[in-house]
Amino acid sequence: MEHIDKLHGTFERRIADTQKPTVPTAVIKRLPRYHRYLGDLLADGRLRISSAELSKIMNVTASQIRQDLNCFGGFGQQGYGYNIKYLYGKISELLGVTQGFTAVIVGAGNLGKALAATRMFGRRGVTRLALFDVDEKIIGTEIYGIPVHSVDSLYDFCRSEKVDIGVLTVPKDAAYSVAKTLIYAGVKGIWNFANTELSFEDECVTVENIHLGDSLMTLCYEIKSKNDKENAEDSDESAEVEQ
Amino acid sequence: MEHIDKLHGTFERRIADTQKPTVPTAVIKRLPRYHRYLGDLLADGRLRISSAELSKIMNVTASQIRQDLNCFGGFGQQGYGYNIKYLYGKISELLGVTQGFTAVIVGAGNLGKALAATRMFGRRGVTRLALFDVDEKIIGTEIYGIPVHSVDSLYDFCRSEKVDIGVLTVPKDAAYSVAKTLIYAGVKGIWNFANTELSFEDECVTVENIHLGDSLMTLCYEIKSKNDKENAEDSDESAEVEQ
DNA sequence: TAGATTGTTAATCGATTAACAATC
DNA sequence: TAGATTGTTAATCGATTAACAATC
Repeated sequence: MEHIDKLHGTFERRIADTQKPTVPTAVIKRLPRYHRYLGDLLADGRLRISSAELSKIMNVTASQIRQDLNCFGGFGQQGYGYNIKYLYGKISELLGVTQGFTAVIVGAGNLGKALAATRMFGRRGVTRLALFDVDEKIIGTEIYGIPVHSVDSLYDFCRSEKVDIGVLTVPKDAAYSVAKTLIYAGVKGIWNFANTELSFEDECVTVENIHLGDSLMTLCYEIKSKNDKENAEDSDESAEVEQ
Repeated sequence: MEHIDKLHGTFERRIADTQKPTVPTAVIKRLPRYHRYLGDLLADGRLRISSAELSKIMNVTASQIRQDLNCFGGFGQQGYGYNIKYLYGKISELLGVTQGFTAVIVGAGNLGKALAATRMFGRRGVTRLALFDVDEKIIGTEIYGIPVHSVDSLYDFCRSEKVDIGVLTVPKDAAYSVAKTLIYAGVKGIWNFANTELSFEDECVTVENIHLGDSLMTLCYEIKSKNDKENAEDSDESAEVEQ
């Protein structure tokens, strides 16, 4: 474990030295994927892994893995590879898993309920404190153990509970005003499932817009272009036959 | 409308000329977003738009819009801009909205139900034919007007109905075998919400993996790094005060 | 020590932006 | 015709990959 402490020292120094780490966005978006795979390896009881082996498992280049991880300092050790537990811990830290973030879900429709049911939050260190809705019939009840409050109490709740994240599963029309309320109440991040793109440039809030429809369309594009290609090949063949 | 027909002709020619259009993946992933914004403009009754105006609305560069759209041939007209209805129609075609794709949802849990309820599919020309589940209690019922069948009949159903898309909202462990069944039954695309990365390199199926957890983690990263930066600035200030 | 594997620099590739000639 | 705006080329920027010296 000696080398781990040395590495730890190296890491702390780098962060301090380079005022701005300026991690490429491409790298940031890959971090959760590393986190997932390393979590699986850890669960399998693996102790160490080389960038070469991880590259095979994850289907990326070893070069990219080393380049990516080095954005945050030296997590590995020459001749040894990466200590999985240590690396997993470091990436967890980077991703804020250890920060104990709190969240509220606004909108207890089908998607809100699905998000109340999933273990996705807990696994990532995020605690869901409450659901909020306008429906009197469910206000005061619990959904999968999470209390449902009136959306009227959203502002006060977020203020007093110092909520970090607001999950928006409200109808499109309500999205902007709910988002504003969340921001005024001090929420730091908005996970937006409403079918609209929210952006608050100068406000100190981060918005992550989810557009599942866009993903479905991309899939349709791929299917269609594959179909088109096959049809083109087929007509090529029949043309040959005719000649 | 004269120019539109001319443009149409140009488009057809280009596709024919350049055997392989090789559209950059970055462009493909932006197509659904163009489709959304153009749909909104069309709903607003707008007839034409310039790349400059669209760039302001969409918060991208006009250059990128022109470059992107030109991958598929000339959709615009010099001095005029783009005819919104025509452009929307062309992008709809590219995305397969006009293909009448069919889909089944496998797994009628919370997420499966949410996907049964949403209008996302219909808007994009995709018809959901059925839900499939293992739960005897719901087999034979309807969820939001979509019939629920036993997963045992999945293969036969997909074969006989020529299903294009399989939506996977099953537990992680079941994902691979269900996916295999779908592929053998001739499904062309898999929209995978199971928390695992499916890939079938040589099979003629396209997989779109959804990892909502990764998106949540990215949001957490942003919140954390913003927090860190603020704290760093605060300590800078206090340091100055101390001096 | 010898072998393994990282960290890091340099080369390549792809994607974005700027600029402007073509043209409606 | 003059003004507007595209289509397209060239320049820039960022991200990926290759290669290898550093070092465990």
